[in-house]
Amino acid sequence: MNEPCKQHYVAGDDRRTAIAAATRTLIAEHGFEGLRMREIAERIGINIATLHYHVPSKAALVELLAQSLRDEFMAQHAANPRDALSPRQLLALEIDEFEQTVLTNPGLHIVYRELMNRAARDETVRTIISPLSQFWHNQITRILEAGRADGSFRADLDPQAGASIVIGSLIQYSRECHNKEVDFAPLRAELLRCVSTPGDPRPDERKTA
Amino acid sequence: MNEPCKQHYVAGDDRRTAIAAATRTLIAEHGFEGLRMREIAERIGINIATLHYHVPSKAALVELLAQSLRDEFMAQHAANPRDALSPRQLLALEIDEFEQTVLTNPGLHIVYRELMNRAARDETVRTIISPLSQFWHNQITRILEAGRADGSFRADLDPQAGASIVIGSLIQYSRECHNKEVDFAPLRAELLRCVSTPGDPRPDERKTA
DNA sequence: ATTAAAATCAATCAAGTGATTGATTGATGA
DNA sequence: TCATCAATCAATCACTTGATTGATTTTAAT
Repeated sequence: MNEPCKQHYVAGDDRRTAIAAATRTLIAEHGFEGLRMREIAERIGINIATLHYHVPSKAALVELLAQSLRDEFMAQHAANPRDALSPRQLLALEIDEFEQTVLTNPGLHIVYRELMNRAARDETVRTIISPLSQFWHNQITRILEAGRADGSFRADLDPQAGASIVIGSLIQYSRECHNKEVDFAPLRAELLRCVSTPGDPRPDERKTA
Repeated sequence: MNEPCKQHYVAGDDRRTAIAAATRTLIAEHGFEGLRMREIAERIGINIATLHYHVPSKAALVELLAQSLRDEFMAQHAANPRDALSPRQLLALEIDEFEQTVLTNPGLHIVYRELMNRAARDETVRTIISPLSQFWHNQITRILEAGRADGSFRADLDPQAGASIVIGSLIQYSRECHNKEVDFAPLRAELLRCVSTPGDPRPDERKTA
């Protein structure tokens, strides 16, 4: 008979990756207040002491989680080429990438929303998540500025406020699809109408699926 | 000398109100995962057993909290008269009321965001918070429909998506003012521009402060 | 005044809960 | 081969935490 599969001795970095993944899953399931060190260890099949060997404390775990989230968002954003795209196409791409992430990995955004709330009162989380949010906000702001400059977006558009509107709308939509199917198309179309110059000839902005 | 002020024997309803208030404060401070029955009791100066007499379990406490939040939002909304207001004025009023609440009672929205997250995985919270969110969403949707009908808002405005945009933007803004001063005016102006008919003569929509 | 119900508290329980200790096991380079 | 170190685990500690028990005190109705 086979011995019970001993997965002993995994390299530290891989362990930490697995720990971050399990932490995400558990937070998505039970929220921050339901996050237990023991359950993380159990989920990846290691002893609680081994978990504390790799991640010395729960605070360090939260830090690891925040970093893991930041890394994934950054990688996601760097995946698509952005050269030679019009501002309108860039904005559409941002929306499509968000929808893609929500549908592909819904737990990611559950954890992101949880971390944003926690950032309001947790210094450590804030220093990691806040730059991420600001990067996103700047990204959208610059797209809106460019579109205003080339005339495709409204001349009286406020890029800063517009970015808050776009981001807030996307997060709101991601919240609404807790389990039911949510169609991003109406939001996508409405957001593009909101910022576009009225009466502008609208080129086909269909998704590049 | 005075005896240490014994606040013994308060009516049950008043106690439950005080418990709900203390619960809000504590969640705003330490989040859901930092909510402790003992700390609630301590905050209002009663024994832990007395707390359990009025609120039998932590689940019941969360339910009480959700109801308290719903009641306050509804009361807030009923405070301002809405007769004889144009759709544009109604939308502006919604935004102003939100800003007012955020500035007056910031903890309220911290708890609201926390409850919305929890609603995604907690049936009890969802059944209380979900109708509240839908009421708000319907309110905005109807305003946008009315504005589209009377020509003050864009003819191609999608009221449903527009409501998600308005609400999402407001919540996003409330998140951004975790402690720093945040000016709602730019968002307010941009939201009104987003939905308005282009080139429309814009009457003075200043706040009725 | 009597009495039943409501409200309160001190003490305690059982199940966690993050963290530590001390020893063991496997990999790796000299 | 052997010494070193990263990785692992069983056992346990000290403390937390939601909840309960049983008695006591105040309120309110008769």
